[in-house]
Amino acid sequence: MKRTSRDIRTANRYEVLRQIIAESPTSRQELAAATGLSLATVATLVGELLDLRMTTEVGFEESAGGRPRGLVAVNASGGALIGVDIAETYVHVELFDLALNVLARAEEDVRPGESLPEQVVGHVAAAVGSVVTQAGIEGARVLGVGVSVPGQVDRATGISEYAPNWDWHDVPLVDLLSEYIAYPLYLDNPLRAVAVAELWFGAARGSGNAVVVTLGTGVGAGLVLGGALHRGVSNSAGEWGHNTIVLDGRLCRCGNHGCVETYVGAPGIMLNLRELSPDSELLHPGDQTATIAALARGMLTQDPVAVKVVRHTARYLGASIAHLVNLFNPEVVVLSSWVAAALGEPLVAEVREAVARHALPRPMAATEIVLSPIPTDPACLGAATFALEGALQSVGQRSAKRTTPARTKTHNPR
Amino acid sequence: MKRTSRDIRTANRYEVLRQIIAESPTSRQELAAATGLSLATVATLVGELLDLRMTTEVGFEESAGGRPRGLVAVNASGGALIGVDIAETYVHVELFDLALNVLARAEEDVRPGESLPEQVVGHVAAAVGSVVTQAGIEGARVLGVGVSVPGQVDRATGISEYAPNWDWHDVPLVDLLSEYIAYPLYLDNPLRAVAVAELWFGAARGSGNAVVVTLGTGVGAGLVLGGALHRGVSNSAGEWGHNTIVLDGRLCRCGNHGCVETYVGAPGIMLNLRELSPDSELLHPGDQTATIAALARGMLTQDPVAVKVVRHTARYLGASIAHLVNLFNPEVVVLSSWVAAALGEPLVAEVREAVARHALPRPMAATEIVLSPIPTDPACLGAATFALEGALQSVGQRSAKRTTPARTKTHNPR
DNA sequence: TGACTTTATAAAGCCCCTTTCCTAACCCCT
DNA sequence: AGGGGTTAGGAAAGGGGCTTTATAAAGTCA
Repeated sequence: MKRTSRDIRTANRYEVLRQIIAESPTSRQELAAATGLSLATVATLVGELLDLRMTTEVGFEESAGGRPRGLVAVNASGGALIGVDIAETYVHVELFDLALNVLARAEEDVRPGESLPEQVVGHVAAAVGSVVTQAGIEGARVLGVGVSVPGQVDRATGISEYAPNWDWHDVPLVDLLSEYIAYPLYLDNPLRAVAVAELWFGAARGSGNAVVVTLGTGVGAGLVLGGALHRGVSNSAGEWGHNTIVLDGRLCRCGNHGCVETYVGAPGIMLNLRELSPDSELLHPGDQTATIAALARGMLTQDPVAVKVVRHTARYLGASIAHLVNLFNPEVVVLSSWVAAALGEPLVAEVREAVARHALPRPMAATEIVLSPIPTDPACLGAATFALEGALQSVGQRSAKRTTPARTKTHNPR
Repeated sequence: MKRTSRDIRTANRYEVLRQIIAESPTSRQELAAATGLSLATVATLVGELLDLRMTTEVGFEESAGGRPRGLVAVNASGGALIGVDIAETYVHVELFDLALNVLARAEEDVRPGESLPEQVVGHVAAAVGSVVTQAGIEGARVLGVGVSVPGQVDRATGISEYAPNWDWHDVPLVDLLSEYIAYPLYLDNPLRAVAVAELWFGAARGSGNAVVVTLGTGVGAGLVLGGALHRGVSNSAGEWGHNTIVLDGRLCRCGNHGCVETYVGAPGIMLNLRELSPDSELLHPGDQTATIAALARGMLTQDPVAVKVVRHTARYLGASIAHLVNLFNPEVVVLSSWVAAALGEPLVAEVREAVARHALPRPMAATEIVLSPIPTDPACLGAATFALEGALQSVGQRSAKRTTPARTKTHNPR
């Protein structure tokens, strides 16, 4: 709510680092042009990042008659970030370098009935330990661990207030994890993690207004408004998956009827398939991944059943995404997460058409609907990005120490 | 997109003036407490407003042992604001003093078939002329004229890009109006006007996140996010009325089927009534106002038909407002405009229940659903508020004159 | 080698906000 | 009536941010 000039600095720091990561190496000139900041500001921000060892100078660009431009690049080995994606059936952990390349992965299955907080925390701790050893990173280099857990979370206290899939209530997840993990921890939910991933590294980069639609087992929307994530008053904005799209429609696990999720989430798509073609061989009962994969293959071969199911699904999806277009008037709608990735362009093409049928022409004309370009698990990447943001955040608040008076003069004289 | 420290100043200026208008007279101390700003900042901002003659000092508060607090109040006669609400069948103009009291009104009917831009402009010009003479205001005191016109507008150029009700396309409304009106003109659409009215003077005051639902002949939602209006990338955010709530539902004037508007806009409510009780005497065919008024009276007497119709309407409204609650996670949802005002608390009570049935419990718990406290035409008030914002805006940009070197020392020495 | 060009840093200036200090204004008590 | 004590409000200083301007650095080209 209360804005201060510090927020501007933080936003600019983010923007510059984002740009460097996206286009590495790059020059200060390019950064200034891309961000709209003055050269001087860019220079000081780059200087900060150099001091933090997040970037390095990597030679010069040959010039045409003047002093050559110094090039800066992400210092990939300047630190490591860990992203944890806790989902209903698995815990997925990835360790990234500062260029956000995956250095190591680990996955643990969460079997039904083994979903007590302590058990899940155990999985996370094991997987985090595993990626650190795999990567051979010395512990001190890990800048932070971002954790994505479904449901409603309180970021400040690190509490998972409510996780519908496991019926968790007010689980102090960060406290539990900190018994095993010594790095700074950042907690949020997958919707926002995916949105942040798209904002930093994906299709929403540079957009002031974007909507990131997560299509997985559950569905939701991450909202980027004014260049930053919109969280709402109690950090639960974006619960698009539980909007009613069919009055008195299918029963949803949330208890309501006709939620978007029940038609376009992976189980919903399976149900669409079953309703349209009860004994199709595309259906793998009890296996969402296989069924979606079968549909994806079917789309490539123009299998009539697959086409019919995707079109049917796109109809609901189109109407629901049209809601987002009408309401937010975004520059871009990004389709992300594994169902979107699996069904790919064929789905997007159908969705574009369906949205155009339902949205108003004016906002529709201003909106692009695209597939996420992120190849890996976006929730992991986004969770790691929370850790990155956290590491950058703490730059601003220089410790108000007064005991060391010589600290402002850190650069070497001569 | 690009934030500067100036924006902070502007936002603070708005906030302080809002507070003064809301609670006039008030002291600097109270203002500081209410806004969270320091005393010094409040003092300088109040000083600016005093210089602008928008506020005046009005005596002192008796103190208990110290220097008495100086009281400042809106200088009601320090200027006048004009709000123009152009609707499908009428042009409504109100002239306000700076305390936003209505000093004069004028209304012109727009008959079907007389909706050419020139004709509408004529009505506006006549009505604006009328309120100025009625109020006996000398012209120089009018700080600006805000104009609300349905559909999509480009504020910067003052063009009505598309008005669905009259099939206007790219009408240069501000240019046309400036032939008749010499005051600064500000153009936007009723959704945003109503939202700004609620933000400044209504139920959304002080909320970082609020949704203002406009229920009239057309319906829509004004979005207040982060304490400011969300406009979207092409200034067409908030078109909630054309979200599909029933797939293949009623035909909407926008060409689609099943839009929210077709169930909860005034014509939609009439249709609900006709469907539920075809020959109820509540129905006044062809007269929305009379029918809604009859329903309102029916609600007071617990007329079973009226109750049934309102409950039926609230069902659609509840599901649609639940979308907003789930997506935005706002502090407050404000029901505004004439249908909401007419049906009043009975409607709100039904809506609260219906929303609670459809929204997720967590965001729902954080959200209050209230009726707009604004007694007059909120679009007029909001339009006038645009003019007020415009007048305040121009304070910041001090003319970059260099010819008068002594300009920084404006205050009298002594 | 000198002139010109381009980059990067340093300095100065402006805009914000806050904190601190000091004067103004009032009450109350002696 | 005249000092304390207390509170309000303004002025100045300070800190953070961004930009413009000046200066130093590092090339190319004649």
